[in-house]
Amino acid sequence: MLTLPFEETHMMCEPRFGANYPRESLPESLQQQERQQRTTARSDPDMMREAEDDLSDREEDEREDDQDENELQKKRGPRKKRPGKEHVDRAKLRRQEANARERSRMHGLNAALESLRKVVPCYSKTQKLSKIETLRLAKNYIWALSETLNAGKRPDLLAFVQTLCKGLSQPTTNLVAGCLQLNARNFLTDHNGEVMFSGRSPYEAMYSYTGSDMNSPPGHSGGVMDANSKPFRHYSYSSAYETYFENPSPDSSSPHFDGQLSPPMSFNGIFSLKHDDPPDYGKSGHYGVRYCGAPGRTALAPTSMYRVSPEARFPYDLHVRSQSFQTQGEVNGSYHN
DNA sequence: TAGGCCATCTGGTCCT
DNA sequence: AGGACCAGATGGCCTA
Repeated sequence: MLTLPFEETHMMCEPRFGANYPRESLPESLQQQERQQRTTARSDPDMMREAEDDLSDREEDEREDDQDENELQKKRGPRKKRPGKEHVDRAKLRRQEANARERSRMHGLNAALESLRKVVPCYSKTQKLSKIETLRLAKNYIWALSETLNAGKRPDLLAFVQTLCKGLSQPTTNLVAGCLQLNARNFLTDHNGEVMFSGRSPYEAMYSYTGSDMNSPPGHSGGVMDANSKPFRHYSYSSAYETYFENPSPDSSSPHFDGQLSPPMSFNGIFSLKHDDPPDYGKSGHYGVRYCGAPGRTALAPTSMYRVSPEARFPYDLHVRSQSFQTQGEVNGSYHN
């Protein structure tokens, strides 16, 4: 199909959404596609084919006109006006313009989706969540955060992760699990999309690291994403905490990180997720947990309900400083300050 | 090779 | 009339 070159889209009216989508910000593949389309539009034999189509359309119209003459004796009333070549051309032009607008609109939609990808817990340029999974995870994330705020007390991490993974595909569940350094097999989703546990107690799975090899938590022989044989990466609070303060710009601290960070998945500055790729960690699906606040904020807000024990070891050895209930306003206040 | 995901085209509908 | 929005169809790409 002949496509209107993007350079010509200035002829169009300004659409409400997506029209201003910057062409430069398109993914390289898309830009390449568009270049191809532009080239095609200039030299494509479709131009000839369309012209021929127009010609044959007219001939067809004339034949039908003759037929109409015969039928006129039977059918009365105003004769239906045949669209002329001008009208057909105009219709085709409108169609091309509509296509361009539609493309632009979809690009805008995709851009919005991409920005959504960056604010849900797991984001990686190399292992992008699909559109549907992004939406599901975003919904779960909002829900989980709301639940946490409503509860007004120390969030149950496992419940949080369960909520996060509800309805997600197994690969995405693994991804989220990888983010939290949990064994995905401990919160498998069943066929109903409900998160369920299998095997040992989740708490046992999370907390009891009896083995001397902290890189191989109980139940693991390899890694979090065992399907991909990713090594399980142990993170101690202290190291992560120190690393955070050593590097004031966590966004650029990870040598292997290939994209923009998701905002920290943070319960009022309690803990957060970030992509942190140690040098020896795999090439994909590499996520880490780090205890920090959002970039530019202190790692733990002064009003935080929790504190991190410097000697504590991963995972989730959180110490409650104050179990006193914080109003949502306070929570929000401390978060946004 | 089947299935998933995606971009694009297209025609219909609704709204201004 | 024209634009936005939507959903179906289609074909390409990638991966298991």
